Amino acid sequence: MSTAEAEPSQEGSLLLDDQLCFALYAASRAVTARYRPLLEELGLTYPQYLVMLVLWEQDSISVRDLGTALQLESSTLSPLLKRLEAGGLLHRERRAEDERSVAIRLTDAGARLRERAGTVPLAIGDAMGLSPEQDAMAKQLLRLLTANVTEN
Amino acid sequence: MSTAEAEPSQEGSLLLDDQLCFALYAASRAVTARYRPLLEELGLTYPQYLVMLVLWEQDSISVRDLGTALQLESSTLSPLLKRLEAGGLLHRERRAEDERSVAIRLTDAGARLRERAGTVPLAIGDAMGLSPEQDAMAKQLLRLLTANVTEN
DNA sequence: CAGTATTAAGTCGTGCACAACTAATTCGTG
DNA sequence: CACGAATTAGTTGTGCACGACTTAATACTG
Repeated sequence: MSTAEAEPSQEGSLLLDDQLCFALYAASRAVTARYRPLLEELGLTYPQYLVMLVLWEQDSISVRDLGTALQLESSTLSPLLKRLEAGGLLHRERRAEDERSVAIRLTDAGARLRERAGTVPLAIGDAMGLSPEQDAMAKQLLRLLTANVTEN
Repeated sequence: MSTAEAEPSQEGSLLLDDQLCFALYAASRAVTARYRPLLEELGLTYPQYLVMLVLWEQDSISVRDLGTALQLESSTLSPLLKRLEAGGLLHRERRAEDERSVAIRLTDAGARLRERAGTVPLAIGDAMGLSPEQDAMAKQLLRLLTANVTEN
């Protein structure tokens, strides 16, 4: 009781610091800021890094499925993928079996980048400084929150 | 143990779904997306809403202090404040005692908007669907994470 | 007091993020 | 088979977000 305020935290407070949404927004930007210098060495932005994570996991994926995985619109992905293509990390080609769909495939350079990226998650995990239990709890709460807020 | 994967969650995994950073990024966008229709009725974007929260709490604040509260650069705030000024919600004026500093003051319309905004936190809190304990835990973890990642 | 360093706000360029829309292709139903 | 509905990528316009830089004002130091 010594350092905490007596304010209720869930009511209709308009105080910035009571808002979970602000804690979330600030944390998200702080984490991407922490990634920035590491990813800069790889020539990637943070959203580009997320795209590469998906591609290292599953090469030859459609723009649509990439959007589903990352929860991003094609209007965000299209220019982003164009930049990655210009950087020589991937190719785009219309699928023969469905000409509406575009398959994203890693180039050799894109596949090779995976090795250099291997140290990034550990470095960030380190900087985050959460215990394994806190990390697991945070992920669980964030997924629950995302699911609740997305549905209904 | 029935639904959880056997994967370690903290090691150097490059799997998207193992990354706390992605859970955070996705949750943050999902929450702002949920705010969007509510704030649209007020004529605000989400970052503009955050600025208004600060101003309702403390009117006549410098751009600098606003940036400290929201953890945003002047290069982000300057155009944002210009739009809010154009929308008639606030005024900007150089401080007499320090001509480098600019004081942001609510207009009457800006102050009045507070009433209409009063229902927003409750509606969002509702949509988030977390218990008070989960809400508190999430805020605590996000603040710890932000502090860890920002320092050192 | 002079001259440099620091601070505050703002501009500019790049890259998301998303709504609204378009064009091309495929699906589905009569 | 025909033709309207649905699906897939992509374009356009607006608004963040931030690094690098600029300008103006104030603080600091010899």
